[in-house]
Amino acid sequence: MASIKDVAAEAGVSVATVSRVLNDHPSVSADARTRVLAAVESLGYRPNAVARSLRTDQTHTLGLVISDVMNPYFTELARSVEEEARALGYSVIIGNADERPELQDHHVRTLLDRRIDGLLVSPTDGGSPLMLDAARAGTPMVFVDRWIPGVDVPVVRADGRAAVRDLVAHLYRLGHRRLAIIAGPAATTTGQERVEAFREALGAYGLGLPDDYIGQGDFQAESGRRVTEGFLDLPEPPEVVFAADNLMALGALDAIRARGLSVPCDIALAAFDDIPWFVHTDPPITAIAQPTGELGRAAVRALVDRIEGRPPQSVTLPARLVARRSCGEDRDPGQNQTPVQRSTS
Amino acid sequence: MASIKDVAAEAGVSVATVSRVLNDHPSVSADARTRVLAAVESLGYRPNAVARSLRTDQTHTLGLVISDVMNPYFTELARSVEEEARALGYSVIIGNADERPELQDHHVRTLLDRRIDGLLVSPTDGGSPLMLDAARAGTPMVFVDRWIPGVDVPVVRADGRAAVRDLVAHLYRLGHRRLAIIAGPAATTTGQERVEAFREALGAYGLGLPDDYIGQGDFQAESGRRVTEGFLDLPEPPEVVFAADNLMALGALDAIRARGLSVPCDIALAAFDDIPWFVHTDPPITAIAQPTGELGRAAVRALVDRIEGRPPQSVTLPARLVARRSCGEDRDPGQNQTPVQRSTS
DNA sequence: AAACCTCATGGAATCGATTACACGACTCCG
DNA sequence: CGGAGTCGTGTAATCGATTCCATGAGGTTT
Repeated sequence: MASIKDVAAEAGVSVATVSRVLNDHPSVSADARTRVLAAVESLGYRPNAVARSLRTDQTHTLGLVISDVMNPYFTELARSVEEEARALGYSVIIGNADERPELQDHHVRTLLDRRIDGLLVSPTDGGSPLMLDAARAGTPMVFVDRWIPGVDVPVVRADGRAAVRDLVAHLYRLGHRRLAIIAGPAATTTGQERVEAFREALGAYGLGLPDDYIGQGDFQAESGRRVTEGFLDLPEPPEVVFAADNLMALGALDAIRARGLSVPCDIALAAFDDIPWFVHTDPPITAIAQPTGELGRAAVRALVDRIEGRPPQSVTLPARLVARRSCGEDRDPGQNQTPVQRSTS
Repeated sequence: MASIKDVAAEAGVSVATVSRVLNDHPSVSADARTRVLAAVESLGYRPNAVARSLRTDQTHTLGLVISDVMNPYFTELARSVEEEARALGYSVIIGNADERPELQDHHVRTLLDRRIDGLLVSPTDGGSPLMLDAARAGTPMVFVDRWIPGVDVPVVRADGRAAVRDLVAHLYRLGHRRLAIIAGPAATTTGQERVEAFREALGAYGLGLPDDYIGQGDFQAESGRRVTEGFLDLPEPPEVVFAADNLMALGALDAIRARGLSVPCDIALAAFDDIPWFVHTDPPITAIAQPTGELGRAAVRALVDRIEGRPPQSVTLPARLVARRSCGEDRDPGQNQTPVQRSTS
């Protein structure tokens, strides 16, 4: 592969001049510029990003460490992150932590070794020393979706409290009184918050959230199935199961189906995180939709602000309820019953 | 950030010795080794991968250029690729081409600029000069899922012919005679092959595939919707719609639902590419399942073989039919009716 | 005891870029 | 006409690693 020296030789100038042309530095003669560009063309020269990075100490690369790529929510997040980053001149390296702290650490470590310019993280757990050290050491970092309390890192996330209140109101209106939740890992902020918001919303209607009705999941389908089976085995099973993410809702649906029960007649189901498939499940599933694309873009903007020396800002966007049929028919005309089809293109 | 010089100074040795310890070169005294490791520890030193790559001309990174990350099939492929690569000591940079040739080119270009060790591509189109040049110039490359004919690059893919024959047999047995297909882009091998296999299988039953029954899609949900609407507007609409990928099937389901028609009573639906959600749609969708994880792993192995100087091998694995209810009830007991739930974890 | 290995180590070149600095050729202006 | 400024260019240092080569210490063989 041709290097800058080859180009310099071919054009009959020094490497410095070639470099100047390539980085369009002002003081280069038109003549030299033409000859260099011709040489670049004829040799098919492309600058070596590795060498450039070593010298400039910039890789123009962002790291994105995500909890679980197979979760459509995160897939969409990753997509929007890559898009915005590309628009701003950055590439993205995605690391899939698969909800495993040690994998998360592995990715953070390799990304730092590669000297990425900044890190976007959706932490799987309370935060490894590695990550906290990196943040303290000055690595530009932004938390997205989930975050770690007590660390001075901007957070870009959705606030689901209002939407959860809307959901509980919706369920209450439909006559449901015994509501259960499949929670996410307590080590994640989203895991905690969704339970908290749910409990709070129930409280407003004088309803409690007994321990039996809080199942511990891990944001994976299998845990949704397991927890739901536990609910169904209870002497007094809940009338509604609210899954704290879409994969656990899928698992719950499996478990309910396996018992020969039907949604929403026998039991109602709702989920946090809306995805295109929820429109087509049997029945369509009521969900709380996050502005996923906007979150990804805002996170990148915050990170790039930080990298380029501008003050980064935390961002919190509202989530909203999308009512479908999985909780029963809603006769209140004010409620949004039209399935909201989000683009998958 | 500490460099190898700092470590050398701290340990009281030369940088050469530090490098030897880090790459466990045999001739280093136990004493020096201890001192170096202590210095590494105390400084929190991590080797700069950028500098290392510049010197060794190896990045231990693979590029994966994928047609569409939002398609669950490719998401799963990406995941298995990353897993296998990690096991072999490589990182993966994913580029999402979004079925757009110019984006694909963008990613190939940046990946080559970054001097990745090898490239895994699922080409969006017939192949840009850029990619073909890179292959000819000796960049280790492997095609996965889709490929470009006439290029000397190993191909790892699934062969759906037998499964398509099984599907047509299944449909024929259920009494369907007017079968239509939503094809993928003609520029992709999978787009062409699936139509060909379908036509061939129909031929075996004395059925034809009229032009009216071939809709041109682009592997995106929206095109599935559009094409299906066209089918439904025909004077004699088909009895079955076979979508060449899962997203177009989703679009087809939308279109059918929008007309107030029901699957499978009014029209049957089948898809290429099985995904976990197909078990839960209304009705569950009959699909042709690819051994996605195995494909990803095989592709990485082939690429790494090529990179490390071993002869790479093309791999073709069989796909298989997973019959569900979207084509009607099958009374043949030999047919697999159990929904196959693939793990989403 | 001389010759010869082996081993641990350091010095310095190298990878391919960027960029500070020096320098010569011009132009401009008093 | 001469000093100052501008412009285009080249030389060489630099980034952080790896690795070839030289060197000297110590041990073995004859």
